[in-house]
Amino acid sequence: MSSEKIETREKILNAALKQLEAGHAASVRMSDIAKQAGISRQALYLHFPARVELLIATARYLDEVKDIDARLAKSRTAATGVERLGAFIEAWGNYIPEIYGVGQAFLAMKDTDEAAAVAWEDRMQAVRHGCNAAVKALKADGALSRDHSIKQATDILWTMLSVRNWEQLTGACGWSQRRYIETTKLLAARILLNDDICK
Amino acid sequence: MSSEKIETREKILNAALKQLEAGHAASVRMSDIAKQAGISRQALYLHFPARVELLIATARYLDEVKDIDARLAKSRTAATGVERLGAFIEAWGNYIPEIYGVGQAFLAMKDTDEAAAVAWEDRMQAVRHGCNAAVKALKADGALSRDHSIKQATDILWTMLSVRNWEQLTGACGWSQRRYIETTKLLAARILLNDDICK
DNA sequence: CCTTTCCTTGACACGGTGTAAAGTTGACAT
DNA sequence: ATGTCAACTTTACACCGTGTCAAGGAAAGG
Repeated sequence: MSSEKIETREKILNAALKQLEAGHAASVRMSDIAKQAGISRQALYLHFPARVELLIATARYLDEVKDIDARLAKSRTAATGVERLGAFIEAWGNYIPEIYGVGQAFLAMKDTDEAAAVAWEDRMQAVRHGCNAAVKALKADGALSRDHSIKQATDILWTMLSVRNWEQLTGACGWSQRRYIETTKLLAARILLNDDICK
Repeated sequence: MSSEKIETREKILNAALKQLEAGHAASVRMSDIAKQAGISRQALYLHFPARVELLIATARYLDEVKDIDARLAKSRTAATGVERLGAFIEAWGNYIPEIYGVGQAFLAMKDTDEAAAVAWEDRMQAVRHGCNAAVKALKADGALSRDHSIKQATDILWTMLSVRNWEQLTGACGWSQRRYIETTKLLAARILLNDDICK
């Protein structure tokens, strides 16, 4: 039956995960994954039409295994806004190293492969929405005093969460390059020059 | 004489710049650059031993053309620390989009190519030193009140400057992955929870 | 005119992705 | 036990990118 097929599929996904975690993620080859899974390279193409599809499936598989959704849910159900924010930062902070390898691979392909670019943008959407939700929760507690502080705090949280690893995972953030740079410069100046970020 | 050779070399470097700026930087091919320069693909190898060396040379050429050093010097010679900080942020903020394409290419190669990894790390060193210098200048003006605020401000400035574009340019930041994540989480929490970042 | 330098064309090795064809293995039904 | 079907194997190959090699052409300078 198809149960064996599914078993092999999971064997492949686990092999891909192990190879991606082993480092040099962007350069993991189909033959590496096949060897890790103990099957022939051609068999990979019986389960996935192309390398990029295998990687996308691997990312989804990782989400399931690590139960990212459940962890993020905590950041929506905690009692106070401050607790919710803490849970949110914790969840994403732990997510980042787990998904790092897969993200590296997407990043390397996004210029040349449409599917990789789409997968990347999907994840970007998720973190943007997560950021907005966390800041709204904080606002509900009165921890931020004014509306335009909410906007600034969103920008800061977004910036913080999109540095290095997460950014390498997801890449283009939906903003234009110019807008991102201007915002970043403005925030750095405001924080260091003691502007009204702090209520 | 060798003047023609130098001319051709610059023709190649300008062609590489144009192709890198045109987008999809990581996937720019040798044949693309050759076509842009109006010469044969093989001729590129008469001037540069390999693709990665051509890209490294292109990055250096860009530094010269845009006179990055001079712009950064302003951030060291301005009258007050606050002015120096502003000049510093301005210089780096403008540098980022200029060097973006080349950085994308380095990022794509850093896993598989030793030379690309080294070039990347070199630029990382430069921005780290720049950050430290800017914050020292700010401290000299008394704009930051306590020593451990200096440390925090360094972290923030560093974080701000290393988001998205610059980070894609330079990648691994010398810190361990774990350290970077912990710092980022801590900073996000402190800023949003109104800790003592503001003096 | 001959030499040297720079560049050209054409061919090819190598390594990666993805495809195609034919053979093997094992489970399961009759 | 035999036939059948599905999953997987092996071998081969097309395609594309980097990098190398060999032979030849064009122009400058003695």
